[in-house]
Amino acid sequence: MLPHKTLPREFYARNPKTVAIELLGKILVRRLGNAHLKGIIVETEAYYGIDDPASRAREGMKRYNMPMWDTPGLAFIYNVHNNWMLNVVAHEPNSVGAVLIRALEPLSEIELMMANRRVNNIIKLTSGPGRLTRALKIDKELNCVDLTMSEGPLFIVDGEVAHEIGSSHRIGVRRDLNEELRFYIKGNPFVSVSERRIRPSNQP
DNA sequence: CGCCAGATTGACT
DNA sequence: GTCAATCTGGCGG
Repeated sequence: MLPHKTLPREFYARNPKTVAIELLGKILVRRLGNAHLKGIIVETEAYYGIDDPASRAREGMKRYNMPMWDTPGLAFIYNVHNNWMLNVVAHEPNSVGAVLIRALEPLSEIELMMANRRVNNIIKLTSGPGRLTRALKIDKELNCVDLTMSEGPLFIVDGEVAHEIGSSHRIGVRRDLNEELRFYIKGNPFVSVSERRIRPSNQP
Protein backbone atom coordinates (compact mmCIF):
# COMPACT_ATOMS: atom_id res chain seq x y z
CA MET A 1 0.00 0.00 0.00
CA LEU A 2 1.35 3.40 -0.97
CA PRO A 3 1.74 6.02 1.76
CA HIS A 4 -1.30 8.24 2.17
CA LYS A 5 -1.13 11.62 0.43
CA THR A 6 -1.87 14.92 2.17
CA LEU A 7 -5.13 16.54 1.11
CA PRO A 8 -4.39 19.34 -1.38
CA ARG A 9 -5.21 23.01 -0.85
CA GLU A 10 -8.23 22.76 -3.19
CA PHE A 11 -9.84 20.29 -0.81
CA TYR A 12 -10.15 23.03 1.81
CA ALA A 13 -11.05 25.86 -0.58
CA ARG A 14 -14.76 24.96 -0.54
CA ASN A 15 -17.83 25.55 1.58
CA PRO A 16 -17.07 24.61 5.25
CA LYS A 17 -20.05 22.26 5.28
CA THR A 18 -18.71 20.29 2.32
CA VAL A 19 -15.25 20.14 3.87
CA ALA A 20 -16.69 19.03 7.24
CA ILE A 21 -18.49 16.13 5.59
CA GLU A 22 -15.55 15.06 3.44
CA LEU A 23 -13.02 15.23 6.28
CA LEU A 24 -14.78 12.24 7.87
CA GLY A 25 -12.60 9.17 7.38
CA LYS A 26 -9.46 11.19 6.66
CA ILE A 27 -6.41 10.75 8.89
CA LEU A 28 -4.95 13.41 11.18
CA VAL A 29 -1.20 13.00 11.72
CA ARG A 30 0.78 14.61 14.55
CA ARG A 31 4.56 14.33 14.31
CA LEU A 32 6.28 14.29 17.70
CA GLY A 33 10.00 13.64 17.25
CA ASN A 34 10.19 10.35 15.35
CA ALA A 35 6.67 9.33 16.28
CA HIS A 36 3.59 9.80 14.13
CA LEU A 37 0.43 9.92 16.22
CA LYS A 38 -2.52 9.16 13.94
CA GLY A 39 -6.28 9.15 14.22
CA ILE A 40 -9.22 8.80 11.85
CA ILE A 41 -11.44 11.89 11.87
CA VAL A 42 -14.90 10.65 12.94
CA GLU A 43 -16.70 13.86 13.93
CA THR A 44 -16.61 17.46 12.65
CA GLU A 45 -18.54 20.72 12.75
CA ALA A 46 -18.74 23.50 10.16
CA TYR A 47 -18.60 27.19 11.10
CA TYR A 48 -19.26 30.11 8.80
CA GLY A 49 -18.39 33.82 9.05
CA ILE A 50 -20.20 36.87 10.43
CA ASP A 51 -23.64 35.46 9.56
CA ASP A 52 -23.10 32.52 11.91
CA PRO A 53 -23.89 33.49 15.54
CA ALA A 54 -21.99 30.45 16.84
CA SER A 55 -18.84 31.18 14.84
CA ARG A 56 -15.66 32.68 16.26
CA ALA A 57 -15.83 35.01 13.24
CA ARG A 58 -19.23 36.46 14.21
CA GLU A 59 -17.78 39.65 15.75
CA GLY A 60 -15.62 40.40 12.72
CA MET A 61 -11.88 40.02 12.37
CA LYS A 62 -9.89 39.99 15.64
CA ARG A 63 -6.32 38.96 16.20
CA TYR A 64 -7.20 35.51 17.52
CA ASN A 65 -9.74 34.63 14.80
CA MET A 66 -7.78 35.99 11.83
CA PRO A 67 -6.90 32.51 10.55
CA MET A 68 -10.56 32.06 9.57
CA TRP A 69 -9.98 34.67 6.88
CA ASP A 70 -6.63 33.18 5.91
CA THR A 71 -5.54 30.44 3.49
CA PRO A 72 -7.71 27.30 3.46
CA GLY A 73 -5.84 24.30 4.84
CA LEU A 74 -4.20 26.11 7.75
CA ALA A 75 -4.82 25.07 11.35
CA PHE A 76 -6.90 27.45 13.49
CA ILE A 77 -6.43 26.76 17.20
CA TYR A 78 -7.94 28.56 20.17
CA ASN A 79 -8.76 27.88 23.80
CA VAL A 80 -12.09 27.17 25.47
CA HIS A 81 -12.19 26.41 29.20
CA ASN A 82 -8.60 25.27 29.31
CA ASN A 83 -9.02 23.05 26.26
CA TRP A 84 -7.49 23.65 22.84
CA MET A 85 -9.82 23.39 19.85
CA LEU A 86 -8.36 22.24 16.55
CA ASN A 87 -10.00 23.71 13.44
CA VAL A 88 -9.14 23.58 9.78
CA VAL A 89 -9.54 26.81 7.83
CA ALA A 90 -12.07 26.04 5.08
CA HIS A 91 -13.89 28.47 2.81
CA GLU A 92 -14.41 29.50 -0.78
CA PRO A 93 -12.33 32.38 -2.24
CA ASN A 94 -12.89 35.73 -0.45
CA SER A 95 -14.96 34.04 2.22
CA VAL A 96 -14.59 33.01 5.89
CA GLY A 97 -14.97 29.66 7.62
CA ALA A 98 -13.52 26.73 9.51
CA VAL A 99 -14.19 23.12 10.45
CA LEU A 100 -13.82 21.94 14.04
CA ILE A 101 -12.33 18.47 14.54
CA ARG A 102 -14.42 17.00 17.36
CA ALA A 103 -13.33 13.36 17.61
CA LEU A 104 -10.77 10.86 16.35
CA GLU A 105 -10.53 7.09 16.26
CA PRO A 106 -6.97 6.36 17.48
CA LEU A 107 -4.86 4.62 14.83
CA SER A 108 -1.21 4.57 15.88
CA GLU A 109 1.06 5.50 18.81
CA ILE A 110 -1.90 4.89 21.09
CA GLU A 111 0.43 4.33 24.06
CA LEU A 112 1.83 7.84 23.62
CA MET A 113 -1.66 9.31 23.42
CA MET A 114 -2.64 7.53 26.62
CA ALA A 115 0.46 8.86 28.37
CA ASN A 116 -0.43 12.40 27.23
CA ARG A 117 -3.97 12.09 28.59
CA ARG A 118 -3.35 9.87 31.62
CA VAL A 119 -6.37 7.70 30.88
CA ASN A 120 -6.51 4.01 30.06
CA ASN A 121 -9.99 3.99 28.58
CA ILE A 122 -9.44 4.14 24.84
CA ILE A 123 -13.01 5.31 24.21
CA LYS A 124 -12.34 8.49 26.20
CA LEU A 125 -8.89 9.03 24.67
CA THR A 126 -9.77 11.21 21.66
CA SER A 127 -13.59 11.49 21.73
CA GLY A 128 -14.02 15.21 22.22
CA PRO A 129 -12.34 18.34 20.83
CA GLY A 130 -10.37 19.03 24.01
CA ARG A 131 -9.50 15.39 24.57
CA LEU A 132 -7.98 14.83 21.15
CA THR A 133 -5.77 17.94 21.31
CA ARG A 134 -4.39 16.75 24.65
CA ALA A 135 -3.77 13.25 23.37
CA LEU A 136 -1.88 14.61 20.34
CA LYS A 137 -0.14 17.48 22.18
CA ILE A 138 -1.79 20.15 20.05
CA ASP A 139 -1.86 23.71 21.40
CA LYS A 140 -1.50 27.32 20.21
CA GLU A 141 2.08 26.62 19.11
CA LEU A 142 0.54 24.87 16.10
CA ASN A 143 -1.83 27.72 15.22
CA CYS A 144 -1.61 28.47 11.48
CA VAL A 145 0.42 25.34 10.70
CA ASP A 146 -0.17 24.26 7.09
CA LEU A 147 -2.05 20.95 7.18
CA THR A 148 -1.24 20.21 3.53
CA MET A 149 2.50 19.81 4.31
CA SER A 150 3.60 16.27 5.24
CA GLU A 151 6.95 17.69 6.40
CA GLY A 152 5.27 19.72 9.14
CA PRO A 153 4.27 18.84 12.73
CA LEU A 154 0.58 18.40 11.89
CA PHE A 155 -1.16 17.40 8.67
CA ILE A 156 -4.10 15.49 7.22
CA VAL A 157 -3.86 12.61 4.76
CA ASP A 158 -6.31 10.62 2.69
CA GLY A 159 -8.10 7.67 4.27
CA GLU A 160 -9.84 4.70 2.66
CA VAL A 161 -12.73 4.19 5.02
CA ALA A 162 -16.20 3.54 3.71
CA HIS A 163 -18.79 4.91 6.08
CA GLU A 164 -22.31 6.17 6.58
CA ILE A 165 -22.65 9.81 7.68
CA GLY A 166 -24.97 11.16 10.37
CA SER A 167 -25.69 14.80 11.16
CA SER A 168 -27.08 16.95 13.98
CA HIS A 169 -27.05 20.47 15.35
CA ARG A 170 -23.70 21.64 16.71
CA ILE A 171 -22.68 20.68 20.26
CA GLY A 172 -22.31 23.14 23.11
CA VAL A 173 -22.95 26.35 21.19
CA ARG A 174 -25.20 28.98 22.73
CA ARG A 175 -26.75 30.35 19.54
CA ASP A 176 -26.88 27.82 16.74
CA LEU A 177 -28.12 28.25 13.19
CA ASN A 178 -31.26 26.41 12.15
CA GLU A 179 -29.13 24.02 10.14
CA GLU A 180 -27.43 20.72 10.94
CA LEU A 181 -23.71 21.44 10.78
CA ARG A 182 -22.28 18.62 12.88
CA PHE A 183 -21.28 15.46 11.03
CA TYR A 184 -20.09 12.09 12.25
CA ILE A 185 -19.46 8.53 11.15
CA LYS A 186 -22.55 6.56 12.08
CA GLY A 187 -22.02 3.84 14.64
CA ASN A 188 -18.42 4.81 15.35
CA PRO A 189 -17.79 4.40 19.11
CA PHE A 190 -15.33 7.30 19.23
CA VAL A 191 -17.91 9.95 18.30
CA SER A 192 -18.13 12.34 21.27
CA VAL A 193 -21.90 12.36 21.82
CA SER A 194 -23.97 9.26 21.19
CA GLU A 195 -26.84 9.57 18.72
CA ARG A 196 -29.63 8.93 21.17
CA ARG A 197 -28.43 11.73 23.50
CA ILE A 198 -28.77 14.42 20.84
CA ARG A 199 -31.77 16.70 21.10
CA PRO A 200 -33.54 17.47 17.81
CA SER A 201 -32.45 21.13 17.87
CA ASN A 202 -30.58 23.84 19.78
CA GLN A 203 -33.05 26.47 18.71
CA PRO A 204 -34.96 28.29 21.47
C1' DC B 1 -6.03 45.94 35.93
C1' DG B 2 -10.52 43.33 36.86
C1' DC B 3 -14.42 41.16 34.93
C1' DC B 4 -16.79 38.12 31.87
C1' DA B 5 -17.96 34.53 28.35
C1' DG B 6 -16.80 30.47 26.14
C1' DA B 7 -17.29 25.42 19.76
C1' DT B 8 -15.13 21.68 27.46
C1' DT B 9 -14.08 18.24 30.68
C1' DG B 10 -14.18 15.43 34.79
C1' DA B 11 -15.94 14.58 39.23
C1' DC B 12 -19.79 13.97 41.70
C1' DT B 13 -25.28 13.66 43.54
C1' DG C 1 -28.61 15.13 36.04
C1' DT C 2 -25.34 19.23 38.52
C1' DC C 3 -21.24 21.99 39.02
C1' DA C 4 -16.64 24.02 39.29
C1' DA C 5 -11.86 24.16 37.50
C1' DT C 6 -8.94 26.68 34.60
C1' DC C 7 -7.12 29.69 30.49
C1' DT C 8 -7.42 32.88 26.92
C1' DG C 9 -9.07 36.98 24.56
C1' DG C 10 -11.94 41.12 24.52
C1' DC C 11 -13.45 44.96 26.72
C1' DG C 12 -14.26 48.70 30.22
C1' DG C 13 -12.06 51.81 33.64
